[in-house]
Amino acid sequence: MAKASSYHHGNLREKILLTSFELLDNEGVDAVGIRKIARQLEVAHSAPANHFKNKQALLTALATESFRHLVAKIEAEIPQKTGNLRLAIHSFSNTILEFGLRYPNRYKLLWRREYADEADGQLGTAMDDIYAQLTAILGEHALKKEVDVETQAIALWSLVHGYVLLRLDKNLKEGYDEVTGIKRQIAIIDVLIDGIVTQPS
Amino acid sequence: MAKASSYHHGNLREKILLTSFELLDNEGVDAVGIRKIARQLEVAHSAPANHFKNKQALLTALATESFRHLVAKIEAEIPQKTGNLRLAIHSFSNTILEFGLRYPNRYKLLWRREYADEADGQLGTAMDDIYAQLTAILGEHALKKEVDVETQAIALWSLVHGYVLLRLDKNLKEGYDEVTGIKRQIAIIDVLIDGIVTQPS
DNA sequence: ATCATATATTGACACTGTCAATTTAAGCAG
DNA sequence: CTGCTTAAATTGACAGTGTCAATATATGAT
Repeated sequence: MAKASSYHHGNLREKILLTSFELLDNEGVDAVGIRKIARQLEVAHSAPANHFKNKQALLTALATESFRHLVAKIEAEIPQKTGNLRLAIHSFSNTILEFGLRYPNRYKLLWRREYADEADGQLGTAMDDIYAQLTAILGEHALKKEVDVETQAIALWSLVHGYVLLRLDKNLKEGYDEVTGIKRQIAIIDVLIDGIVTQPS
Repeated sequence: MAKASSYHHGNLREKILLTSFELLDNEGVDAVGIRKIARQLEVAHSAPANHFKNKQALLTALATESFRHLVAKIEAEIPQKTGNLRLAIHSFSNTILEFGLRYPNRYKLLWRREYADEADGQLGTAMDDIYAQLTAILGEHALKKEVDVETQAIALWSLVHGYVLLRLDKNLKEGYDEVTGIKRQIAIIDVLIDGIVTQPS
């Protein structure tokens, strides 16, 4: 029951995750260290080992939780059954972009397989969830049949992922299409959608 | 003159870069370590400090050289003045994908701004070179005017970048479009080009 | 009340990057 | 050739890391 005694405070695991996310968000993934966390929590340097068998396990936990967070956000914000393809796609990609901008280091962590333990399994399914959401969106709507739906899903997913990462790595600034005045992140997706819903020349 | 004496062998800098690339390619960026390199070269653990003031400087050098390599490849393989937009774009993106698949850890290193020292400057210009090549390709051709050329460039660049990273992080396998039978990496770009060269519905 | 178990502690080990002081070699001026 | 300056490599130390083993303590179940 969360005694104040030095031993067994009972919620150490949660506290470790909390300060891990703090360090991750504020200083980047390389700042997340077992001993540093233990020091901040005023606990022995080897105490975290009881809850995460090594550093990789800790980072995997961070990635998995972040993935769940992102998937939940996407599901919560997707418009239901409007039949409007553009709306659904923009919701999907906007959610991802916003998540990336708000938690840049979490988003980058999601894709570092060297950190995220693949054998864990949990992480892999969380990833498939996002992909499933995307194909579901595309599947519901009338699309041009000259191209595999999966190709369209991969194109969209790649476009959003690439744009977010370029933004996070400071290779692109926020911007607007000079001709239409639309936000760049919307404009690039519209270009792709045009390629999906129209016939090639 | 490359004496065999233990001091001043004269080409230590090159040797450091060589073994750095070996470690980077074979074991990933985290395996690139000052002391490990010095050990492999049978040199004092602090010898590399004369040529790279710290680890970040070394990684920046690796990134810069990799960038030059990639830019040169793109330039060498781009078809000249054929007037064929699809051809030029596919050449551009294919070169990037091939580079990424052959040197996955180098490609990932390119985008880690926390490693690549921004103050260096050299790296920043190497990046702009790629972007310049892309806008040059798009600028030469007749495109639909409803959208900013820069938007089209960013869309293309994001798409390729995202796809390559998804491949490198093992989130996507090599694949073919089920309908057309075209390689996936070509098919997704064709979808985008359709959005560029045609009118929206 | 006892005992097994989960959890935390201390201590050690082999690493790492970085810095300071020192030693060696090479190049250049006279 | 002799000195002097400078570049380059050496040794040694320091603080920091992740991980492991041995130990200590508290909790919960029997």
